[in-house]
Amino acid sequence: MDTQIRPEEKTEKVKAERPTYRPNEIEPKWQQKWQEMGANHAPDDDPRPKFYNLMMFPYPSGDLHIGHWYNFVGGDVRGRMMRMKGYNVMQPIGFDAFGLPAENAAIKRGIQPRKWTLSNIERMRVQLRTMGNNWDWEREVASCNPEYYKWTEWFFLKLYEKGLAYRAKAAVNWCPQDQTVLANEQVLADGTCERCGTLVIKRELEQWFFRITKYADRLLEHKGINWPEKTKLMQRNWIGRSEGARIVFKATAPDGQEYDMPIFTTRPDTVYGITFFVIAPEHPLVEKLTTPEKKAEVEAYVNLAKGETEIERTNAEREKSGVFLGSYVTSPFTGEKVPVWISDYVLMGYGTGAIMAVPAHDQRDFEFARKFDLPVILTYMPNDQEINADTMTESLVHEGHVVNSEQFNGLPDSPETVKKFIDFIEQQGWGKAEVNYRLRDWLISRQRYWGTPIPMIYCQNGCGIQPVPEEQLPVILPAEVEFKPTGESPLNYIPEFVNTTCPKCGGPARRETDTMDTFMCSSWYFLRYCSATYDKGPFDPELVKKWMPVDQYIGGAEHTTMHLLYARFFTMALYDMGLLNFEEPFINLFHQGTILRDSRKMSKSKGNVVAPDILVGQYGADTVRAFLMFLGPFDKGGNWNDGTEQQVGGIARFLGRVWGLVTDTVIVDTTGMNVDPKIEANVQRLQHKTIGRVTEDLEVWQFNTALSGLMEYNNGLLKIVAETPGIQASPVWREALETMLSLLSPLCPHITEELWQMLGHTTSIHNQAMPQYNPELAADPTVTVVVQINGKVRDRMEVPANVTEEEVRQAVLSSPKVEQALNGATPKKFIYIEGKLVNIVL
RNA sequence: GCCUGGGUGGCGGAAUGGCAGACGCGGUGGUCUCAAAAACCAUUGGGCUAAUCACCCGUGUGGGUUCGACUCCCACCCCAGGCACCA
Repeated sequence: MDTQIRPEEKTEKVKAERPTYRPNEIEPKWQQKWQEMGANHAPDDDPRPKFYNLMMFPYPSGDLHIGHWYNFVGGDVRGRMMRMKGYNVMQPIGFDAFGLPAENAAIKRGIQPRKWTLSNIERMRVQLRTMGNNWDWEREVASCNPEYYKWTEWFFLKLYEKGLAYRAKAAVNWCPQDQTVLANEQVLADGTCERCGTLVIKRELEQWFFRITKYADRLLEHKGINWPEKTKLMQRNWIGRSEGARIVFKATAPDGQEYDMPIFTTRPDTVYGITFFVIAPEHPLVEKLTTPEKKAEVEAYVNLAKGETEIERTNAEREKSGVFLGSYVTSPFTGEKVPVWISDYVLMGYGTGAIMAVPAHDQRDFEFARKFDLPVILTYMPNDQEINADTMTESLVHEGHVVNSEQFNGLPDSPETVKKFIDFIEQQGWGKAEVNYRLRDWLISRQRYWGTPIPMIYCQNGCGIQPVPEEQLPVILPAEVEFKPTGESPLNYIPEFVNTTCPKCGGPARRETDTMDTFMCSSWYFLRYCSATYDKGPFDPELVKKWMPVDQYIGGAEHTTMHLLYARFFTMALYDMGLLNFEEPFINLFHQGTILRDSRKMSKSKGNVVAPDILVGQYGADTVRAFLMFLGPFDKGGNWNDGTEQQVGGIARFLGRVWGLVTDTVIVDTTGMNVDPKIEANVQRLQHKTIGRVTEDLEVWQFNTALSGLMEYNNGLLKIVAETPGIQASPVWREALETMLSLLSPLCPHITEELWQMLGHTTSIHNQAMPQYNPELAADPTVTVVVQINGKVRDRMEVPANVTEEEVRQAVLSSPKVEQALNGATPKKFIYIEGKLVNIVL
């Protein structure tokens, strides 16, 4: 790429030929030099303050795409900026290497998941190096290596010891044709299997859970962390804390047997309005409460619900459906019997899987009652009007005073009233105040091969479930497996894996063949980076104390309710075990935006990735880095269209001009040239204005405007040098160029390093401090005041920066343009915003 | 459907209560060239106009607050992310 900068009308004597900008030569050169110098490594014993700059580790899907580049470049710019601010920046990289795609590849192409994954990692490692990022490769981890997953297993045992792991039944997606468990992603929108098109059903399996709900209240706190409000809000909504009461009703089965039916409600103050009960189709009492004549209808409905997704079931717009079981519940409040129905809008996973229905004051219950012609009883009445329960068209929420509720009648709708109901319920022994969460326990079992083995053993001699003794870890995942079209994990077909002995009695036993959710691997990788090769434990406690918590975490907002919640839970649990001295793993959090292609997030599994290779080959990494950061604000992402790439030319031209600006200075012989001090002041004003805005932009992650600031700076300098031959002789000019390179260096590390060396430096530009902003040098002597009349711009005036309001008023009122616009009218109001604007109201 | 964001020229975007469209792409005209490419210079929201004067319109839609609204408030429409087994 040869770049011509300006016309050849110069008067300077030229010392040498201008060197050509060849990114494909200088970029690999500097990448290698930095590696040799150890420039990317953060030493554990460095005296500077530490800064742990963490980017979410990638899944090794095969090739790095534009989305990866976008995320990692932005994170690297941040890390490099912090380095210039004087921190010992630790910026590790690794691979989240277990997961479904490796098994898909194995099934489709007959490659072993391990081999496929490791070769992907190798390829991505090479591609990652071409970005020029400040990666500390000495700390690389891959979660599929036994040295790593040994400790994932170890953490499972620790959580089990503390009573945080337990077994329970949970539904999985089951394809009856392929006889296999399917991930949600493998079930198409119409509820069929993506491989064979068969309708997928739900099947109950015994699986492992972590008790994350025990930490719900602590997770709500976000103690001492600086996270985006929207992320905290989404987590709070996801955890969904609600206060109310648990009330136990008695249901009578057709055979006369009575069963407890506990419910959770946030509105115990409406209990006198109960007209029916609804329980989930999966509720354990469904069978017992179904009368013989309703049996067929109920079974058909239960089967139908099995094929529905939770999103469908919770869709409030859907027409309500349900079946009456034939049995009744007696309300202790009124002594009356009300019917029990099943409906898919009640979920077994929330509350108790049963609700008391109060149609007058709950919209879903109201729609259900109208659909099935069930009675509606009002327990609140607005203070200013009478409402008729038979003719009302929607439920009445929080309004007025209590009615139809015996001794409670007349009370206002208020928290105190709710409290009175709860007190009464507790006195009567019918129930108690309770807090409920929407958050569910974390199901970690996967019926898959390519994951961390769950280190548990099932004794066949009667010892029950036994943990694998610590000294026997890791439970090694067999490297070679055969994928058969059956429902079980391939691990079931490896007798050497499955068959073992009971650690308690020594008798015959079987290993757990389910593996762990990959979110388990990503819940502690940030701890492993602190001492990546440590083998006496998951991490060196001293080094974790030094580096943790993470100072800056960077990753997509799509991880808000899962990974970011799991990692926090994990950290809190380890804190409680005394393994860590902090409760929150990530102090600052930033979500980069998403790069969309065809209106979807770019990802290999969606098949819409764009490869950066051609762009990088043609323009070099620095240009692609700056181009991506110039697309828009880093937290917004953007749509990648066919026209997007064409904009890269603008960045290439910009870098070419920067190259020309600096190399011109280097080759011009300035002996005996003098420079006007006024022009020097202009250069400094421009320089310090730029320092001010660009450092501020970098601070707030506005990399796009940081770049446009640098473009304007560059344009300004080019104009000055064109008008002032010989300016290169001035030390002020040289300083201005060094400012340009320093400010640009986090975005474009290679070209700035090369030019920095050309200016005669022998140390790396990346060890420089950020240029210091001097507001006095940046100050403008005059400002432009906009003159509006009734909010419309009518004139502008240039005034001294220290002008008073009275002077502005005089100047404005005597301006011919203003006089003409006023046309004799008298101003009613004169609004002056200092140094900015005047608005005359007529 | 629910939770969380977002919507500004032909395109990416700037402006967070004060000049809408910075910066860049693309377009148009020019310089250089035998020619083209590259590079450089000028110009570029729409309408009206001889005009680059003046005036009018314009930030998803409809309403509101304010001397003044892309920015704040209310309602709606559209797009994206997440919804618990993709990671």
